[in-house]
Amino acid sequence: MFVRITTDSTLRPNTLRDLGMASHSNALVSLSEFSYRKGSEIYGEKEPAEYVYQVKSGAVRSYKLLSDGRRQIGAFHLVGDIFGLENGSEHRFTTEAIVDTTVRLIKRQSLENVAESDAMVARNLLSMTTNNLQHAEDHMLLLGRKTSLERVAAFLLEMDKRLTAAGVMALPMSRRDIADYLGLTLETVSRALSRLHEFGVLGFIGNTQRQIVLLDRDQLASLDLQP
Amino acid sequence: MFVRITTDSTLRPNTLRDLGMASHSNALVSLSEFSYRKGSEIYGEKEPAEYVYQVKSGAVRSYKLLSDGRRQIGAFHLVGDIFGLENGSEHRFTTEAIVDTTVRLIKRQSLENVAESDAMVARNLLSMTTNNLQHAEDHMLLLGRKTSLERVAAFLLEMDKRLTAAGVMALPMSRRDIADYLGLTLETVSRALSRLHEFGVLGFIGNTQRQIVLLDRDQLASLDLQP
DNA sequence: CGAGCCATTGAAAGAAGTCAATACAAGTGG
DNA sequence: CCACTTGTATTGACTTCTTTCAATGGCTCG
Repeated sequence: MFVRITTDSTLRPNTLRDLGMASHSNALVSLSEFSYRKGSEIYGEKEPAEYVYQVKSGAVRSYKLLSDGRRQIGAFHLVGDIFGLENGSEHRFTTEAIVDTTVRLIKRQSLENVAESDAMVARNLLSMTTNNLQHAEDHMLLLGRKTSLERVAAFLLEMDKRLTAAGVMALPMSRRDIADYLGLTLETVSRALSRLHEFGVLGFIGNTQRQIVLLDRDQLASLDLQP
Repeated sequence: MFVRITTDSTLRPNTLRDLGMASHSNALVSLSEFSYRKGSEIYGEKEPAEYVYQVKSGAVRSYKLLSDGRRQIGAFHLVGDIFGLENGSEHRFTTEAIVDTTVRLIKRQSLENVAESDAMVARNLLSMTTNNLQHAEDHMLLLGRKTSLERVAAFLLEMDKRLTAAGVMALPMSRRDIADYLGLTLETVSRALSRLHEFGVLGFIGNTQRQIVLLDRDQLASLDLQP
């Protein structure tokens, strides 16, 4: 299901700096790259967490399932994002490539070894975990208390911040993915987007329905209402 | 609004061990106790995070508000629980005493100082944050994808694990608190509890409506359906 | 170019929310 | 200690929002 692209190598400043590795660190960390085709699984819930991942290109969804198939996506991982960092030994989500995706991977064990001696790395591991926690906390508020329109507005603002290039937001994920992220059905998401389109808050570009331009971020923000 | 009970003192093995402090640590950490009356605020969202707290007696809710007053409770903190541990400098929730509550408090700065030199403490800070993250991740699934009955069943099982003594669960929080934790209204929570009562899954004890006996944990677990 | 996926839209059903009445418990003050 | 007020919980009737079911059309990709 995946294709190995490069071989193991030693420390690459760019990646390790993202994990908080001081550039003077003398540790060797094994690095490789893998590519996953659209829809394929990167790892499953409950699997041993052997690697930590960074998205080099593409996009990833991580989710939990109930026994009857209901799905909750906890996060989308876009280019540059690190995911799969668990403290325990098991992954707590299943992750899949949303589109064709290439990731860098780092052996978890080697990262822990470095963290043991390098307080800076340890602090950054904590800081990354805290960022994930903060995202989850905000998402609980959205899932527990916001209306469908508010959820979709919040989603658009989040994606706008994370992946807008040249004023256009090219969403990699389907309406179903968005719905499972927001705790809605895909129909409700579609209706909310249509309403926002009617309101003149956003426009669709070209032939696809996944290229969106935000025309009125202020109105969108007022629909979201964070405080 | 609060009453100072004891004065600062030096290291107390019991509390610090909970934070992962090795008992041989020679650091001095200032400790005190405070009591909060039912309903009073311990700290507010966006306030500087000066202290970390541990519940000595009582119970605490931590929540976020939307501008129009909708409330999402992210967690309940019961006896022994540590809360208020932020990585950034600000609290991300408001916390209030649900009933009269006494907490121990530790200066955040002193904890960070210790973590800097003691890898064991640093690891346990990370582990506590990871536990919070895991709870939030599970709660996202509940809020995004579970029905009202499933949510209430999950809540009862969680509380059963955390505070049942002598077979009876004495809930400190109101129906409204439960509702705001589960993303429901208090009426829906009340109806779900009534249904579970009809089903013979639980019984109410005495005159109050907050003492609950679980009569059929298996049936409750089948209503929850985690996998 | 055709099969299958994806998105939109409409109509109907359903789950939870809102409004309201009642009852009970707990706290207050005479 | 009792009357009264206030807060909390339950229950019913009705409304609303979201879901479900269904039909249609547009893309995409073999």
